[in-house]
Amino acid sequence: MSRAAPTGDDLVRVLATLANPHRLRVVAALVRERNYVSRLARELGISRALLQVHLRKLETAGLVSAHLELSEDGKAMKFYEVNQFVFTLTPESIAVAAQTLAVPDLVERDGEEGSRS
Amino acid sequence: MSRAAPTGDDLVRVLATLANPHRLRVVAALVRERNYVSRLARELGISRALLQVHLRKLETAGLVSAHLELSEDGKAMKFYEVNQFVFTLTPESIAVAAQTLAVPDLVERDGEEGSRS
DNA sequence: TGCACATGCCAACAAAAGTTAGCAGGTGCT
DNA sequence: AGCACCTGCTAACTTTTGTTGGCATGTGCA
Repeated sequence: MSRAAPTGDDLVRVLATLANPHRLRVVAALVRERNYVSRLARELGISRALLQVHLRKLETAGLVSAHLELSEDGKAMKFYEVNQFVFTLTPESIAVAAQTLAVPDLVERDGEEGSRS
Repeated sequence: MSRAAPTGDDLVRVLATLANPHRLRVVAALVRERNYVSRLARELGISRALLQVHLRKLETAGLVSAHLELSEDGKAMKFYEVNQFVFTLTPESIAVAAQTLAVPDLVERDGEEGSRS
């Protein structure tokens, strides 16, 4: 699926999410096969708690998705798989995205405006 | 210029660099026109010290380049401009990049080989 | 000389991200 | 009951990143 230009903030979120070795490996592993967290943690050699954090970030960024499944023997397992996505980074695409960045909220001034004598 | 598949670590560096609103704005501004740091800082409304840090990161990642120039009136000015680049992010390209990630250095054990699996 | 402009650097702090360890719950099997 | 799996959560800590402020250098010009 191709993709309309993301907003600047979405772009930042996606890039920040992908800018991590663990998460790259997670994506790579899920490209090979969908998997559930405990097994994935074992395969990647990291703790389950840590993997969960990374998976949550990937999911929040919309790069992977999860759904609960009951295995034959009745255990609840959370399977993850990668979503299809394409992001193209060029100076120009970045310039476009930068236009839709949230404005940095300057410090809230407390009512007082320069009207003092 | 197109670009061969980056190593996983290079990719991480580039993504981490781009995953920041300030730096996106810097790139966007430099796409419009090359600029020197003091003026760029004024235009972006951020401090010079802060801008320098971000510029250094961008340069380290190879996304911009700088060169000193002497203005007519003899002042040394450091001009920055964007480099051309294209990065395409897909699950597959990430899977490829992930193969070339530096191995997480487990604690160095002396001589003893531990390749049990 | 003093002001305006350019550069560089660094120490110190604030904020965000990464990581670990431990707790809770659930199922099925012997 | 006890064990081996599965899930979820959170508090606390370490590491990294972001940000500010100050001080250093240099130039040209009124």
